[in-house]
Amino acid sequence: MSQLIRPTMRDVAALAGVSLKTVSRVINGASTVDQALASQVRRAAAQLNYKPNLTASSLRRGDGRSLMIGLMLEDVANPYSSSIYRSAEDVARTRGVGVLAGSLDEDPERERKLAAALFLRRVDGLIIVPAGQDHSYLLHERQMGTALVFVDRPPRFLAADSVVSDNRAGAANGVRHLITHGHRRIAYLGDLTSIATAQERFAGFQDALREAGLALDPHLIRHDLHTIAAAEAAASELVTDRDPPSALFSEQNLVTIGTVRALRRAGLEHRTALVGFDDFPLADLLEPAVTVVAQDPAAIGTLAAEILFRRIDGDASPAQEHVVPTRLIERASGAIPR
Amino acid sequence: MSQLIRPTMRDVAALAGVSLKTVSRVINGASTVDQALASQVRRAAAQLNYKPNLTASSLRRGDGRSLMIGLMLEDVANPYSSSIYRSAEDVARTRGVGVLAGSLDEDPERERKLAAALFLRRVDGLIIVPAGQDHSYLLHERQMGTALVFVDRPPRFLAADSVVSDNRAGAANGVRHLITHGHRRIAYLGDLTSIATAQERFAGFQDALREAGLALDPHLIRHDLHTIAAAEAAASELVTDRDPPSALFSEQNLVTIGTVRALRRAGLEHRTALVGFDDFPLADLLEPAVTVVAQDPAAIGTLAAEILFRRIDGDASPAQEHVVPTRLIERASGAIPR
DNA sequence: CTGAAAGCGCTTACAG
DNA sequence: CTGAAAGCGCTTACAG
Repeated sequence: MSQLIRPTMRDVAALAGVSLKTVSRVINGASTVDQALASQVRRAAAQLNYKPNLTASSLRRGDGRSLMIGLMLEDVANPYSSSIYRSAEDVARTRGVGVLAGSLDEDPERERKLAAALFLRRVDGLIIVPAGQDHSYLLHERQMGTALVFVDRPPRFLAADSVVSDNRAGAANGVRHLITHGHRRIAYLGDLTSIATAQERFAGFQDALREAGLALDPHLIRHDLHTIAAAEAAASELVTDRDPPSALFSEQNLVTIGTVRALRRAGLEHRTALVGFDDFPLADLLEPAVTVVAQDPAAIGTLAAEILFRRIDGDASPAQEHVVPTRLIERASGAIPR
Repeated sequence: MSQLIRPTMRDVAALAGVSLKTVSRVINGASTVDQALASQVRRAAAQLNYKPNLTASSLRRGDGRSLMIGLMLEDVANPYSSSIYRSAEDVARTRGVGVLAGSLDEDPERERKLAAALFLRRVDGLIIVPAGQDHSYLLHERQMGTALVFVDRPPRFLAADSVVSDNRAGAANGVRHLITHGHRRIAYLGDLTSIATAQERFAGFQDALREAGLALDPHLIRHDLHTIAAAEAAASELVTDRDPPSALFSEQNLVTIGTVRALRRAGLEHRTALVGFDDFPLADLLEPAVTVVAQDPAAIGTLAAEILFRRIDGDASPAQEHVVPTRLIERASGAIPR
């Protein structure tokens, strides 16, 4: 397997017997090239299997666009993240833009490092589901023209566009559904309190309780459950207590799954009501089917990408927070009566 | 929000009062720079918030490495693809390499276009779950030094490394499990026959039947089911037939889910046995829990990335096919007797 | 319509 | 140890 030399415009020019600049014109589709010359150039390019070097042209080009955007997600392998990825990819593709993505695992240091790595590669913009609590480190890069859109969680110490779900109202709505079915002792199971969405959803949980004149029982509140296992353990403890809650509200995807496991193990899945935030695959096939407050990650990803490209195209209007509504999907688990 | 000018090495050099080349040495960590000069340069760089331009340095650099790899998946949003993504990302990260990924949706034309887009950006290597049937179009690029690793499906009309699951043996093993439980009339539900893995798994299905002296009944074979809905329709038809199979073998993830839906709808989920190829989230929480032949996508992604980087680092040994074993996970659905 | 020169931000190859 | 010149592959700005 012999190594070939990658042909350049210079090589194409030599073969076609024209100047470098003429090749450049043909490759870039300039209309001002003589038909005969142009096809001569195209023939030479095809013969050499010439492929333009986008990285070189972007270096010289006035706008300096790399035709790449960055995408920083919690974890490319989780369904929420990957659904955002896919919709952003589809928007980027229509513009010939590539997506450079990475996972943060809720680690603020990783956020900074990955952002730095993306900026070294001069991405034209960045869509970020942030892990950290201070985004002022992005200010300088933004001032140098890199577009920035926050997703799922708003920026802190930085004014930038964001696309978030209706977390607080959505959570309140889910809890209200339980209250409607007669529940008074409703437990809360939530992810890391450092995550803005967890805070918002917990606030919504409290809103619904307050509205109904129910007191917040601290024994029924479990925060900082970041894995399925942690959620399962916490839920087990709650439902096997001598004074157990009659309903559970789980703040997130994995927490809901851990909670379902705990209920199964205790044989209580048809006795204890459950509403979860975030829909998940097969939630409707479980017994009982799980009632959820669903986000629309595909819509979120599409909107975020559209805003990003508008900024890349020069939109300089003030930063805005865009709120995407959530939707209560009533299945069986939320309708279990007290 | 005023637009700042992005500082270059030239600016840092001017501020530090040294030559461009000295700045280059400091930024690249050359050891031969005077301590005092070096810290002077670092101070200037920090003051200007200088960030090197990786794209420019890679252009000039001898090896021409972009420090990016491409990743072409079926769909970044499906769990199998995104799990490969994540493990490849982890390997790439340890080397400071970025991942540029995209979805093919089983479309050969999209495969070619995305590959071309990645090559324009001069990725150092490409991990590909191919959609098309002819990969000779990649030959020229490979000859110019771009590393190539195929995943899930072997290359055709091109010699290149690949990492695939033990598809045929794994499928045979799953079907054998059903035969062990007394089944003689076993239906097959499979994805597009254009997909190599579907062909292999169907071959494994036939192997197990032949081994047990069972005839292949064409009425029980359903190919080209590419969506959950298609699989559900086909499975419904099969199980509501007047002479229905007593067991089903589903060749893939989504097909299995569609099949479960059909069984539920017919109220046969505890009567008709089922083994699926591919594990999926919550398979163990369904009623009955679904027996599967599991692949190990994380191991596949890690191995593919390691092989790719070995090639990028200059390994010129002959291309190899690496087979990753599958594993039968016995849950309840496969043990339903005839 | 076509091309020779300069330059994007950096590194190589060479002198001092 | 440090720097001036040349050049990576391309486009810009300008002449003809």
